[in-house]
Amino acid sequence: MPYPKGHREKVKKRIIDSARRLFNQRGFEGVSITEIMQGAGLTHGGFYSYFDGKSDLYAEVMNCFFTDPEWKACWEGVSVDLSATDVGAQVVNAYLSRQHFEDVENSCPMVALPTDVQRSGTKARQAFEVVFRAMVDVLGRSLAGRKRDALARAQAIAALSIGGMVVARTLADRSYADRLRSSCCEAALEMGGWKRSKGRSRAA
Amino acid sequence: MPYPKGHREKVKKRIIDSARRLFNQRGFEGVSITEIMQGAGLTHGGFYSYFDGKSDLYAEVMNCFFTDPEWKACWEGVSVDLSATDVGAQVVNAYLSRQHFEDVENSCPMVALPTDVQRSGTKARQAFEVVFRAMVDVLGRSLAGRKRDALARAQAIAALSIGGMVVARTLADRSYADRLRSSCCEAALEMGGWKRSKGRSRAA
DNA sequence: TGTACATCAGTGAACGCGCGTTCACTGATGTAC
DNA sequence: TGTACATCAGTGAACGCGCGTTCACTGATGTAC
Repeated sequence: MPYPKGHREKVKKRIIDSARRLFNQRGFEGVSITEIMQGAGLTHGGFYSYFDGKSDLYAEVMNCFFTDPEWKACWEGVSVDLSATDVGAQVVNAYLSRQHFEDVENSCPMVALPTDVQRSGTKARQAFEVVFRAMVDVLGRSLAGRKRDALARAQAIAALSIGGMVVARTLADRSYADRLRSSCCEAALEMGGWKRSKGRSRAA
Repeated sequence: MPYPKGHREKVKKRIIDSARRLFNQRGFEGVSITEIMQGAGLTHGGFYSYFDGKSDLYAEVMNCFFTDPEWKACWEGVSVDLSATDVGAQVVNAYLSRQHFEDVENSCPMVALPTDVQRSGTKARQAFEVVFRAMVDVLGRSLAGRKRDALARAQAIAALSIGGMVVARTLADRSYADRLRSSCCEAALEMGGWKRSKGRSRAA
C-alpha cells in the first residue's frame, strides 16, 4: 500500500467540499470540473477516479450536508445545548439570520440550490429530501403540546424559512430583503408558538 | 416600410415567450439560443437583432410576467372578480395548487427561477423584485383590519407560498410534496385570517 | 542500512461537442412610377 | 395593371472558446530483501 490509509477518503472529501462552496455560489452548471479540482488543490484529470461524472457529484454534495458530522453538528447542534421548547426558535433565527444571508458559500443548499436540484436526477432530489425532512424533524420536536398538526406546522415553518431566504437573496434592494427576512422570522416564530416580545427581531 | 407595422414587436414577444417556457423548465444556462429561436420558429442568427445578448434576455423574460397584459390578468385578475377580503385566499390557493405544481412551463418565475435570477445581473433581480412586490401588494390589500403589520404579514405569506412551492417541486417523494403544499396552504390561510373550516384543503 | 521494485494517486495533452456570437448574404415585402 | 426597385427581417456558415471526458504516462510512496 503505497499511500497511507484513508488518503483517498480525505481527498474525496476535499473535492466535495470544494464543489459545495462553488456550487453554492454559481450553481451546478456555472462551475467546471477544472475549477472544482483546482479548489481541492488537484488537476481536472483525477476527477474521474473519484466520481462517475459531474452529475454524480450533485448527489454527493447534497448528501454531505446530512452525513458529514461537521455539518450535522452545525445543523442539529443547536438542539444539544438548549431546552426542547426553544430549539425551533433557535433554528428559525439562525436560518433567517444576516450571517446565513451573506455567507452564500457556506449556505444551506436548500436556499442556494433548490432549482438546480429540481432539474437534476433522482439521487440529488432524494438527498435534498433527506435534508428537508431533517429540518422538519428538528422543528417538529420543538412544537410540544401540538401533537396532532405538529408535522404540518413544522413543514410550513421550514418552507417559510427557506422561502424567505431564497427570495431575500434574489431581491435587488438590500434593505427590502432585510425587512423580508425580519417579517418571515416573526411569522415563523409565531407559527411555532415561540413568539418573543414584539418589536425587535434577531433576524436583522 | 417593407413589413407591416408592429411585426418586430410580435416576433420579439414570441421569442420572449419561447424563452420563458424553456427557462422555466431547464433554467437560464440549460437552454441555448438556438433552442429559444427554434421555439419561436426562427433560426439562431436573428437573435442579436432583438437582444444585446443572452443575459439581456433574462431581465426581459422576468419583466414579461409583470408587464405582459395577459400575465398581469392571470396574476391580478383574481382580485377583479372577488370581494376584497377573499383575494388573498384565492391567490394562496392558486399558487399552491396542484395545477401550478405540475405546469412547470407556465410556472411563476419566482418558483422556477429564483436561484438563476440570484446569479444574474441587477436588471433581472429588479424585475424579480417587481413581481414579488406585486404579489405582496395583492395579499396586503386583502388583509383588512390589520393595517399596522399588514406589510410584514403579506411578505411572510408570499414567502411561505413561494417557498412551499419551490421545496415541493424539488422533493423526490410526490406524496410528501403534496402534503407539504397542503401544510403550507393551511398555514398561509391561517396567517391571512382566511382560514376555512379545517379538514380539507384546496391545495390537494 | 541500502537498493530495486511494485503500486497507484495524480497529471496533462488530446478528443469531440455545443455554446454564444458575428456577419455577408438572401429573398420576401410594400412602394414608386 | 405591370415592372423595377429599395428595404430589412431573417438565414446559415463560420469563429473562438471552454466544457466534460478519456487515457497513456509520471513519479512519489511504502515494501521486500
